[in-house]
Amino acid sequence: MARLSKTQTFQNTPQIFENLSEQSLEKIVGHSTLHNVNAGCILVQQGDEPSCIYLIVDGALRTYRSDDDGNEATIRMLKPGDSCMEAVMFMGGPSPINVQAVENSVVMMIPQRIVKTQVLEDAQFATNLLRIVARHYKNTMHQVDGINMKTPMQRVGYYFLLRHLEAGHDQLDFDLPFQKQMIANYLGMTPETFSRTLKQMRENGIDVENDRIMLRDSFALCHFCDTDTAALCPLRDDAACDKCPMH
Amino acid sequence: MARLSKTQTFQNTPQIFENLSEQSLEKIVGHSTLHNVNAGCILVQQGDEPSCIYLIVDGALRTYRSDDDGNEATIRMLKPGDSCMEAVMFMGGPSPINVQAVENSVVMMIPQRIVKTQVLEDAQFATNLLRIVARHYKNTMHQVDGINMKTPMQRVGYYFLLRHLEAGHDQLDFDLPFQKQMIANYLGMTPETFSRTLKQMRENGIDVENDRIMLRDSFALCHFCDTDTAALCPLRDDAACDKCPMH
DNA sequence: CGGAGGGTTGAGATTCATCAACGCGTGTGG
DNA sequence: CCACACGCGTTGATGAATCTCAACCCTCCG
Repeated sequence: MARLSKTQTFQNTPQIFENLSEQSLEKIVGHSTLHNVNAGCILVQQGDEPSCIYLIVDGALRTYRSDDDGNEATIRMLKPGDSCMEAVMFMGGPSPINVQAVENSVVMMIPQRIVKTQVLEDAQFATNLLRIVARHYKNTMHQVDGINMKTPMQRVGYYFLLRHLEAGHDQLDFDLPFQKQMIANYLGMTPETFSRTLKQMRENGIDVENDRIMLRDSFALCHFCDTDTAALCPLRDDAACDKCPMH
Repeated sequence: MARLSKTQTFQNTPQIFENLSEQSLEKIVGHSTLHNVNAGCILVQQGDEPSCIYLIVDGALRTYRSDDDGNEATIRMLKPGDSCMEAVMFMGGPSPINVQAVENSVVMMIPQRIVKTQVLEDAQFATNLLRIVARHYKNTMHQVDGINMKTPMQRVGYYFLLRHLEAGHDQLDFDLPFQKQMIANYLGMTPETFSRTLKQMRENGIDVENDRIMLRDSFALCHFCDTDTAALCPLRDDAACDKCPMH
């Protein structure tokens, strides 16, 4: 546990801090604390009252729901710069999710009290939270969409597409950012099905070797795109991409 | 299309207007318009740029995702007082969802321009939006949870539980608020499976007759509860409910 | 060297979607 | 007023897809 004065720890400014005034940022960070957590550590359990926002400085977290039988449904997988529990604070009532460190991690905890007062004082902060929660919501809608009407193949393809766009359209290779079993669960399938699906992808111009994904060309994932994701694609107007839902 | 001066049209204040100052409310409503839309009418399509928030005055809407093959995944089902597209506005980019009237409806349209300026000027309005979006997010997480790890029976049970809590714990009877096929799709199953599941519920103390659900006792749905939902239950501390996850 | 955890592969079981037919209520047009 | 079509919901038979269970490999680490 340690006090923070600056946020220079991050490569890029976390979304939650974007465009904040000096004072606002100082106030938030000044009241927050840094913690080391071990892999496997449960930070929040379903039913707990939310107490703070967790901002990942280093490592990885996941949020998920679980039932009595030990089944789990992964909702989000987080990397440095990502935060969680912002939404839960505004849901009212106890947390519907668990939060767990999946690697040894460093997290910054922003107390609920500070968040709630700051939201009413700083419209920019409120807007940041709104954008963040809206984005989470969007991702979760895509999850529902995928589980309801896509084949495992399409789900994996769409997941790859997002990672590819994230890495940059010119990057034909990228790594899976999380453990396969976790991604599988996030995509609503068993590790076995995920593994088998990865094999099938080779027949579609996508080579998988351990955690490395290698695309044969930049259009390999276009089958898996949809109208709202196409807006993110730098090649969206490239006629060469005949699979693009935009044309 | 008509101008609005007051919002007395609603039974209860819609969440989006809660605790707003007179001026704020006046500004928002003053720039909004009322529209009649026919059942089946598509208000927004996936890929469209969001243009306004839709607040239902009368009738019913749904939001859903669809693919080229005509498959659909219902995300939300809305009644008077509910609103949609607030979240989409803050996602950035085109809409990931369709919005459709499922009955002849009256909707109030609040232009995006007004919303975006008002959010920066009125922290209460921003907080309202935050709460609304957070709530949507929570519901969608439950959807993922249900589809991933619950049987059709459990999904229907949980849906009934929510409707029951909504109607009041003393109300043992309530009606399905939407068409069965729509609820089925929302729950991630086919109408056939939904129908078969309803029959099975009779063997669990829950009688279904057309759209009417009749519980034999107030604990009939407790099997389907979970830790975060139990917080809403007025009987949560009642020892008679031995199924309650709280004890 | 041995154990643990993650990942892969295979065989079998189960469950839900699919397809098809039918009943029923409603609205419409002759 | 009747005939008919249409939409919604139900029921039954079938099949396919994914989960489950089991064994195995590999790497990492004590």
